[in-house]
Amino acid sequence: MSRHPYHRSGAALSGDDSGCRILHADMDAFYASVELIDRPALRGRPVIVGGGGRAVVLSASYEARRSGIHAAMPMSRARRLCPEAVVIEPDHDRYAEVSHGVMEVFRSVTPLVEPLSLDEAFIDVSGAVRRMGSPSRIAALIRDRIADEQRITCSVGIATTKFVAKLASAQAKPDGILVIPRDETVTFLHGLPAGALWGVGEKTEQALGRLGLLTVADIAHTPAATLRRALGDSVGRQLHDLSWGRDPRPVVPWQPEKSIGNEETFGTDVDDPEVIGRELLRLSERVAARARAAGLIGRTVVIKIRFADFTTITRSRTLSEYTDLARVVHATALGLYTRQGFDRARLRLVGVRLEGLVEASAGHHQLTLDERPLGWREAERAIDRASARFGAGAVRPASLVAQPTSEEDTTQQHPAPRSGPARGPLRYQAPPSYGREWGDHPGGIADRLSR
DNA sequence: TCTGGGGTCCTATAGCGG
DNA sequence: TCTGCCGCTATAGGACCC
Repeated sequence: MSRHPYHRSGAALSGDDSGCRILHADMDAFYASVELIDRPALRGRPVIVGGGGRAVVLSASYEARRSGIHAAMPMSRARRLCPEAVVIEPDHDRYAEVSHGVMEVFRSVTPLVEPLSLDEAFIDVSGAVRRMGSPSRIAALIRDRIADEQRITCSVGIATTKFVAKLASAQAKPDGILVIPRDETVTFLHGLPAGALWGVGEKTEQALGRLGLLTVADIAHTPAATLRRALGDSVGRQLHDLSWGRDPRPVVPWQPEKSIGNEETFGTDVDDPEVIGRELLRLSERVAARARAAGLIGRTVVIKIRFADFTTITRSRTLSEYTDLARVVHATALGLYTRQGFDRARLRLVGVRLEGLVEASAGHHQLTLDERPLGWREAERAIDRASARFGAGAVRPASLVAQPTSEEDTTQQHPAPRSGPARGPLRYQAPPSYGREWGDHPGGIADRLSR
């Protein structure tokens, strides 16, 4: 595959990377590229990765992008724009697997790797240049190894700060390297539109436009106080700093998770409180299982409701005790939902999130008066072990077990159950194929797997 | 044209205790 | 006792990022 070292910008051609210790590496059209590894016959054709129904485009090959398709575009529109495109359902496990290989390449250079998502990371090469050569040389090495080992291409930006390195990798795409030398940073930045700045999305760009600020240079030459008044203290200050290339943020290899959430858009809008209650239960199950898997407990439960007209609200409650139990998360979520009295409003989406996370080992959990020593905690941990052995969903609350009929399949990937109470006590039960022994009774799964 | 799902951070507001 | 101020916490919403 072709390489375009130092392409495009005049600044890059000088290639003076001394002092440029931050790399930003970004896989090119990551999901689509991974799909092409296993389907080489599709190379050169427009490929879109995304789901059906109300899904959006997750990734598009560069051939598809030429038709105007981009990530986050509704799939329905993408199909219209490019009817000949090959549409592929996303396979997140596969992307995670390739991502792991990519991150390993980065970490073979230095432990100072800060992943931003599955397909991109900042790399601080300060400690690696004596051993491995200049930042440009390290970047070339990384790109070669990823191409050889993972069979995908990536672009790398090299600069003195994270923010500029990220802009550089975007400019280098696809399959390129771009160095922004220290003394050319401001010139590079000032040639960009305001929307290129980190933190400038649609709304902020509009606000800047109303002030007549269309480029990064415009922002740089506006007094910081004016920006702070117009955009708020934090955003105003940040944009002014970034416009002059000031970005002191270090590369941080690990940061604690602050919240865990799951949400789901219904295939068609739903107004049945029973269906919504069951969905809240399913989401609570997933959230709590993820918290337990991560060894985290949380104290604030947030529900998110999106109405048919797309207006979105959140409601939250902070508990007196930390929890990682689906039973507690669900009861709280359901309480928040029913308290609103939505009266059969048509909902497009519901979500559940657990915030205020701390390490479970930190000892924040206290037994409440009605909590048995071998109770729900052990039952849910046993379910985790069953899921690990027999697959996710091997054991589920009884109200989620029954098979749906097609017309009741209201969600995109996860069928809503046919019947069963959405509220009341949670009873865990295995699907019929697992037999009676997998129930939640003494001697059943909770008991046996906790031994 | 009809808008996913996972997050983080910031701001405003309100209540509370000192 | 009342009022104002301050800091803290909880809550809700919004913007943004990938």
